[in-house]
Amino acid sequence: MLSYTEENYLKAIYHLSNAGERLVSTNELAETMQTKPASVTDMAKKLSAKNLIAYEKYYGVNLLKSGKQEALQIIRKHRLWETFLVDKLGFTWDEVHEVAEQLEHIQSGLLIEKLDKFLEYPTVDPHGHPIPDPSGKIKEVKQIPLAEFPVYKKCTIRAVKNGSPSFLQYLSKIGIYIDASVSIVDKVEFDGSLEVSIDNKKRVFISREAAQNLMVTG
Amino acid sequence: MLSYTEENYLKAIYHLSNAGERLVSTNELAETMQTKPASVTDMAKKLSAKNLIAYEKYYGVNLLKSGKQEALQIIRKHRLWETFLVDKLGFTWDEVHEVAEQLEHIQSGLLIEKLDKFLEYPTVDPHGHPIPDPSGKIKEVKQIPLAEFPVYKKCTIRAVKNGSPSFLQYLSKIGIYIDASVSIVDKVEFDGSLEVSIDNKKRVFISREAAQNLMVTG
DNA sequence: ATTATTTTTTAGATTAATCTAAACTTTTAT
DNA sequence: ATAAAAGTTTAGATTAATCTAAAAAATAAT
Ligand SMILES: [Mn+2]
Ligand SMILES: [Mn+2]
Ligand SMILES: [Mn+2]
Ligand SMILES: [Mn+2]
Repeated sequence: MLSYTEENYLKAIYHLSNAGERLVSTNELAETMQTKPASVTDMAKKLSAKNLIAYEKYYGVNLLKSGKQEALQIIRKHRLWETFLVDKLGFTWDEVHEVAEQLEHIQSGLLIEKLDKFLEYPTVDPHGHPIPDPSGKIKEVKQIPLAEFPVYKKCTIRAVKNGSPSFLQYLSKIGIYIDASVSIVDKVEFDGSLEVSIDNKKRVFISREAAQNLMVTG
Repeated sequence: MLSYTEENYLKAIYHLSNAGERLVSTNELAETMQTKPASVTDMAKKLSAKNLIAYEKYYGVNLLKSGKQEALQIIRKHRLWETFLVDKLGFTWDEVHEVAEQLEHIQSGLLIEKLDKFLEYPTVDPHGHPIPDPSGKIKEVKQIPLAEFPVYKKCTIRAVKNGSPSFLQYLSKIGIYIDASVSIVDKVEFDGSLEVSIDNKKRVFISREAAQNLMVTG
């Protein structure tokens, strides 16, 4: 069985490698794990010895099949718990991540099975992120940043890319939420900022930066 | 903040000392913590240094006010989670303890507050054990073992004393549950075993041992 | 009141996760 | 191509939680 720390490393590698697509450097990993590169090297050796990651000295790490599978299970738990916290307990979407960071480590297959059922098998979490199924499979949907969507055309907010509490709070404040129907009504050439219509009811100005962190489908 | 291990020690001391009533010996504590006396001594020193317990060398430990308060908060969380698992997720009462042992360590005041509300402020857990209120207060109710209750008189099952999965499964199997209305219809002088009527519908024989672990009110 | 037994503590190791500082390798710049 | 800079690893400590074996104290038995 994996330790709390090992699980967190696998999850971080999963995200940083973009689901296993590319190598992750020691420094990158140290940054996200809020630790020192020397500690990362130690852990890289340990996870490598357990055949969870591929580690090449001086070049970086990436997930092996079993490591990826473990990471996906932790992400599944994380996102199911976030969904529970929002849908059942009335948390706001900016409050859940920190708590889910703890809950994702609870070890009980039965618990996750029953939680999934209780939530009626959700496919996305409160941030629009897909929830891996019991076998770790993720249903990918093609989404693009609002910043790259054509003007005047309607689209639906599907997910946030950056899920930081401050960004989420800002979105709530200006009235943007998952599944909102929006369209770009004006695009400022100068700085790329947008005027966005939400549900044909309300208009707000958002920065290019913000628009790049809002994922939409047509 | 307390470590996972420190929390478990405080909880164990709480239970073994009967809520702080009497001293707990090193060996006792080692037994329930599934560890060696030498380790207990180390932890006793640490918790004592943090002013959570009173520790007198060679004589034992007991909770100080702050240690008792910490223990009660952990017990509150444990019992709220057990209630959640049974009432909302459909766990059986013999499946919940192990999972609650993990969940009780999740650190989030907001989570417990919201969970409590979601469960509609329960006062007892699935085993009939009282849930401390947010300030740690427990509503004590006078209960006696079924073994000591007068024959022919009706009483209500309120709690189990021993909550081991095998005992709980046995009780389910013979039809005994929390809030069941029972009466002793026969008492065997020889071994103290009882014939019990459940809800005026069903009769079962139980050992004196079992009857001593069923707490009832008249 | 000694002696024997039981209980508890201390001393010294071990393992996981972390750190700092020094050494080493790779990458970038001249 | 060499030197400088950046990134990574190694060596050696540290802290929390644990252990075994030996020493010490308390309790029980003669
Ligand atoms: Mn999250
Ligand atoms: Mn999320
Ligand atoms: Mn329990
Ligand atoms: Mn219980």
